[in-house]
Amino acid sequence: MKESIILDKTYKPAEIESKGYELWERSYAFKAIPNQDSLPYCIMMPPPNVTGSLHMGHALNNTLQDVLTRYHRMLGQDVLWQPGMDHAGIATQMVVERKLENEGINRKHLGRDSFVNKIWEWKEESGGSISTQLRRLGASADWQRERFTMDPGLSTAVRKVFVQLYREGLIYRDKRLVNWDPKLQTAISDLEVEQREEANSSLWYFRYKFESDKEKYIVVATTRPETIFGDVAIAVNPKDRHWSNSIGSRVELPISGRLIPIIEDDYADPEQGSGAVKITPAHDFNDFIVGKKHNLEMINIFDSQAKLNDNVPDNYVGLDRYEAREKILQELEELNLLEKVEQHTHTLPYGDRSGVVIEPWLTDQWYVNAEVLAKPAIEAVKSGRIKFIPKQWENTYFEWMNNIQPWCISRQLWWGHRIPAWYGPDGELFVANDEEEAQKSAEIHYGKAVDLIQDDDVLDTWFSSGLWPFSTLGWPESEDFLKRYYPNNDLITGFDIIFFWVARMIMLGMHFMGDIPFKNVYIHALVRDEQGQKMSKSKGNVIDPIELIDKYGADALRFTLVAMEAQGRDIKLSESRVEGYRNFATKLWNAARFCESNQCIINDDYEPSRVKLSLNKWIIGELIETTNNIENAFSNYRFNEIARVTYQFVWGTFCDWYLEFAKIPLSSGSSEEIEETRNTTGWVLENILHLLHPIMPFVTEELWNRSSKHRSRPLILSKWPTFPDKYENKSVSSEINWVKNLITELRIVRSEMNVPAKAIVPILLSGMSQINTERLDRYKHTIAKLARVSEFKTMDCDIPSDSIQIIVDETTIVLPLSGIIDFSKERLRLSKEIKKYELEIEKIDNKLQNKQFMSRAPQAVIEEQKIRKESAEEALKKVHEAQKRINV
RNA sequence: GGGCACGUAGCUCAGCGGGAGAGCACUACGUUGACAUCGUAGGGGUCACUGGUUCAAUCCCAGUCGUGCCCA
Repeated sequence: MKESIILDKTYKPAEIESKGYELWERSYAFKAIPNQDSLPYCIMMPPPNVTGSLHMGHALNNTLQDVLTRYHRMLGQDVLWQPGMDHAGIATQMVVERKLENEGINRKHLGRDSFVNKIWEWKEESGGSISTQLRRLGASADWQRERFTMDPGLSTAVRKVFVQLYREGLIYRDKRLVNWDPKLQTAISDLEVEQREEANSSLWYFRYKFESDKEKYIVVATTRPETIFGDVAIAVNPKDRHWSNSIGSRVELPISGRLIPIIEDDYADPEQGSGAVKITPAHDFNDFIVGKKHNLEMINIFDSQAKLNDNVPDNYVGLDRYEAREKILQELEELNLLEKVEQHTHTLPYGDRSGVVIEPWLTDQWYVNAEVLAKPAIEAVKSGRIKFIPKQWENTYFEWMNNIQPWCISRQLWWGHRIPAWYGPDGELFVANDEEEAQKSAEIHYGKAVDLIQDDDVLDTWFSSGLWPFSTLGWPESEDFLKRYYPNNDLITGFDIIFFWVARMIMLGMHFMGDIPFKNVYIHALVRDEQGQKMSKSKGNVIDPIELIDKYGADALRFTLVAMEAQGRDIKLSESRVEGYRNFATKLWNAARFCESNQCIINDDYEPSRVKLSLNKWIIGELIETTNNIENAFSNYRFNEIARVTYQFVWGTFCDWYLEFAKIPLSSGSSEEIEETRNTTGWVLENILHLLHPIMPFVTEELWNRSSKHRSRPLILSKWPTFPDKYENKSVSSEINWVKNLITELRIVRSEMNVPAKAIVPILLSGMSQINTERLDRYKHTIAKLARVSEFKTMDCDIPSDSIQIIVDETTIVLPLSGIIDFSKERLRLSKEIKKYELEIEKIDNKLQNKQFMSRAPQAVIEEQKIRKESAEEALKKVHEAQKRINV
């Protein structure tokens, strides 16, 4: 007795997914093997934050990577999908700090070392839950190589890069205005600042009295009254006739009474406010530039929490910036120095992590001279060595890179890579790979050993993730992986981190490796909710990928994301789509059940090029065409196309037509026909499992292993299908298409005439060509079954008057449906047909009668139109005849 | 203010110089031995608008309107 593995009636993803993943891990399927004799293919996983949990963006990002990874693995390449996590300085520190606060522990009381230890403890216990979740999604990354940005090796890389850039003069310390986050108490980079428009803010007009004549004053408009104590000048535009006479005189700062000059500068816009603008160089980026230009004093009036410091009148010291604003406004009003208030729309900078208004603040920070690093990075994209897909993102990249600003890399945090810089007792700076090395330099410098103090600050997290494409491969300590996988092939990421991450990897990769970090950057969509709203916790419209996986299976979620990933468009995710693709998995599952119950398994000696039945030749050709289309779509990163083509073939061609056709030979064919059809069906199914595996790995792997007990390897490690030319036989497709068409026409007319579904009716054929007579003969049983026909008769008598006639190519098909059909309906149907053909003929005639068209259009187009006209005319003639017969 | 996308069936989106497409939703019929998480059929569109190029425009160009995003 033959053993059979009966598949359940419905597909239950939850029952197979974890099993499948275990199988892959057991088979070391994810492992990169650098010394093997095949082309390497490498993708770097954008490292998710160690604090993160899987959201839709991750699900999309990693699905696309996994699809590519699995595809290239099946192509026989040596694949490295390098996973890892990012230590996420601010985010992680915030998480742990909040947790400790709940336990009544204060970070500062705890001290730096203990606090950092607490973070490590937290990281070991609850950090990185996302990598477990990525496994649920089916991610086939090489987990054994998982890296963390604060691993020893990666930290060595960070220090080496810092030291080298410092020695090359590309990292320097500078006192400049930074974006200061008063809540998080750290500097942040320009990119971490969000500009938000505030429609309901005010523009206040102040009077500053002239020193020379206290009755006169200049009116200054400002959005920031609280910075008044930091004012060091008033600027007016030299072309502004209203104020230009005042240039050079001095005015009295309200409240404090300090005297400041009126200077001329183009920066003052005569159209804005009063035309005169106060200059506060220590608290405004534009004013800072003006201040530098005019060599003005910089008066810092805030402390790190944005409270007024002691550079202001005594009764203001210690006030919060907004309290100070109110108090100043009140006092100015009392002094009659407040001229007016206007409603005003302007943008305010917010910290993207803290959500508080950023304060431009004068501090010492570390900077990278990004302008120098950007040049080769721009060139790498300009020359086409790195390609962005879709290409328009290159503009975004160039736009930012061409206007790049110094990159502030120091953060006043405890969690992160501590800056490898030490200070001697007199403040002398020693930048070194470690303290020992710094000590040595110091001894040389001072002539004796001294106590060194390390810089308190840590580096921007993106500084370490910028090294990701080579630090994870072992740089600077080992070469093997580096040599093989650098440059990486594809980077898959979202547009929101082109500046943060992509640009920096290119800059640092070019500088330290002397080569591009990756060849292609695929920029994918943003996942939005059904209404097109960005998903956010505060809106409550977040869809949890894990919930969807629980409900519909990982394969369904993956297929949905791939199918909706069209270049240059965001994804509006709706659950009904996921449900639909779950149904698709079920469809495949049931097709496999059918194959199983019909013993559709390939024999070892099956040879597709030797099949005889046109039906089998046809499906082989369709499979090959589908495979080609999928490959094309892959090479152009057309993810939605991959999904569409596959779906169409599996459901629309294989299940809807081929399997229905195959039922005839399988049940009533000769033993050769049965054998051939079983083999072909089994063979096509196996190929389908391959084609679908990159998108739906779980269900395909399960079916692959269930459909035979003797698999030598899991599907994940099987080869992508290739087909010798001899498999393809294009001449058969017209036969099958004719059969399909005939069936469809019969179904349409039955449906339109309300022929009961159960009724099995005879048909009469007339005018049929020899070739179609043969085709009909071969597919009689199929047509009979699928169109519910009882018998086929060649018409040798007149067409009965109570019948329906349809036209398929040259053949008139008559359905004698006495007593069943409604003639008024039939007349309507026929006149609709006539209209359709007439309209088509008219359209074509318009073209063919157009002399311009005839003389200028390509011959092939003209020919095509003529052919179309002929067939429409022929059909029209037959429908007319049919109509005549009815009207008898 | 500058830039980049996008406006195609009720919804989500393909297509992109010569016959308007898919999935979902909807309507009707249906349990035929893989599958009702299914099958068969159907309705539904001045391809945003206005000009231009072309023998021919949903597709290319210009402008208008609308939507979204990025930068300032």
